[in-house]
Amino acid sequence: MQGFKKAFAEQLGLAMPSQEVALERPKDYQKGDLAFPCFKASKSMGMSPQALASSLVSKINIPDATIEAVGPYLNLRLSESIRTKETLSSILGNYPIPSQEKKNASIIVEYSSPNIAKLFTIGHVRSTMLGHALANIYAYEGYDVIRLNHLGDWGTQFGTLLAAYDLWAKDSNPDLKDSFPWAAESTSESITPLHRLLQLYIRFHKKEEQDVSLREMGRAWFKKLESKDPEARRLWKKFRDLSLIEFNRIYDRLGVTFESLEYGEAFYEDQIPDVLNALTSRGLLSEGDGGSKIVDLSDEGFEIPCLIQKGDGTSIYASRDLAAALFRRKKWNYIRCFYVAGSEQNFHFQQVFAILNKLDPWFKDKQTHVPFGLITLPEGKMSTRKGNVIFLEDVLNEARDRIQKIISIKNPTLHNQSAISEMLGVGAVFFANVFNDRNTSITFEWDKILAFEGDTGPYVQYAHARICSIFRRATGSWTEWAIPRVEDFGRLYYESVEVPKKLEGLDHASAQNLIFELNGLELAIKASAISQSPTSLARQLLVISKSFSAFYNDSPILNIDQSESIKQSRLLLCLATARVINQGLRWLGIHAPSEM
RNA sequence: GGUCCCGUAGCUCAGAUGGAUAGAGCUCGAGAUUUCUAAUCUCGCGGUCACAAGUUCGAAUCUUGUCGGGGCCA
Repeated sequence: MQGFKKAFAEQLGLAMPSQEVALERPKDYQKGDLAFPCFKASKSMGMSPQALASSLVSKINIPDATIEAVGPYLNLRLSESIRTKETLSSILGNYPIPSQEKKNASIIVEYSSPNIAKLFTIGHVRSTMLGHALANIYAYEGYDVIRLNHLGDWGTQFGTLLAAYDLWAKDSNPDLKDSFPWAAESTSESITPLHRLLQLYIRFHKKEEQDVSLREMGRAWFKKLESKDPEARRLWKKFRDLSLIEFNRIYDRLGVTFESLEYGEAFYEDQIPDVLNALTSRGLLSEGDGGSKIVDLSDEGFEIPCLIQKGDGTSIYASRDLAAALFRRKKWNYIRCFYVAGSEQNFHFQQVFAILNKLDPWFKDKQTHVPFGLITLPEGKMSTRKGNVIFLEDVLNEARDRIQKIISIKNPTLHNQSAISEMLGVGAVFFANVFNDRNTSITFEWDKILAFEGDTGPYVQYAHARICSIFRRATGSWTEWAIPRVEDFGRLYYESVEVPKKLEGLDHASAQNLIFELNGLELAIKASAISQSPTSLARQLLVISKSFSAFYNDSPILNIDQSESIKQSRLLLCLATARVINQGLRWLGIHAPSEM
């Protein structure tokens, strides 16, 4: 299709005086494979779009393609056989298409970034998987992608935690291995030390409401931590290690990886003085209330200055973000840095970016906040302190268990049921997260995130599993390339498969529609990259799966009296579809099992 | 008060850069399996794109205002 696109654009460029040729993809294949909307060009040429379209028809001549003027559009349409051959060759030749040249430029994606000593909630999954998917997409586009987890392992909440531990755990339960006498704990779940840290945290905030002096204790502990008090340090490290064990378990389960987990907020602690120096030497730092240090941003339109250091000399997350940016510049010399974080941090990032611009013009337009809407509960905002949160692990477990039940009914003889349930469960949760535009806030409902029919991850996975099932049954000389690899079907996705000259049995509507939609993936990826949102990609995968299901339903592939040639052609289309779905889901962080 | 996001079918939501007849899923109704996985497919019901002005050949999309929901602001 790339060849036709290029030829079409070139000839259009020649046929019109200095026009920008922006081609579109028609809404369905019956209109054509490529479209040139004549509106803009016709305007500057002083004619109607309809007239321009019809005048261009005779000027464009591309072998194997039909050029038609339909109202104000000039459409390029391929015959069924050319469309089929073109598409299958491009997908089956090499996939993913290695046309993406190395850009030799680094893009940083900062995502997930949970707070230490708090459990991973359903709220964190959005940043985690958005960031993961975006990183994959930019890597596909040829960038060197650096995946960073700006772990919340520093900050005033640690003062809270240390104070709480000092008050209620130090003597009674120093290793956090046993339950606290004051905490209600369900016995059915596997309670980890991290749960107990959370109990301490919640208790502290409850007591703090009645006793304000607790707040002061928290501040004092954080101050001790920042001034390198050995005991504070020891406990901090212990809590951090405990947390990382849990986080790593979740990341393994999700299949999400990072450059390193060392680049959390604490990593920048020693670099805060450099930030202060840099700000001072630029004359940006000024005194705020109570001895605090601030950067005035009124000339940038911010009524409120940005707090850099608190009155007691402790740091704040804005200063750590600044330090991180300075560090990353030195280490990676990036061209873009995406911060995948909730929309509630809009204001914070605007301020940080504004300061970076003032510090050095180098930073201009390199930082981008990729915000997303909150996941809330029907009764309101989730709050770790108040204890009304949904833990991601509970959601994943519930998803897995519900799917396990469905499998035991629908496919009781299936092997590896637990592993497949896990893949489908994570698939459902992940897909539900990218299905809506990231700006949309989501009200968490079990039955919605755990839906497995309709527009869901398992629907897409099901289409893929059905294709694999066909290949498991396929026999015959024309499937030579498939037979030895049935056990390892995945490898097929990465091996070049030659497409024969003669393709049959793919001229009907459902097959042509599927082929047309397979071609749409490239544009969907591009849209995802531009909008910094994997939604277009996920939606296109869904459209492809739907098109496949329709094709599957009305087109026998192995059955009855198909000629060998028709069988082979349809199998090739199936293989191409499986490749695209498999790869697309992989970008989203979702596995596509070969059976379900 | 300042600022950001959102308002599209009964519900949940797609509609990148303004363009071809506003689309899915769920729900509801009717059908499809001696055939490759029915977690599927086909058909139907369902719309004043919150409201009002403006920009232009053309607005769900851009601008302004109003109303309504939500986020953030040491």
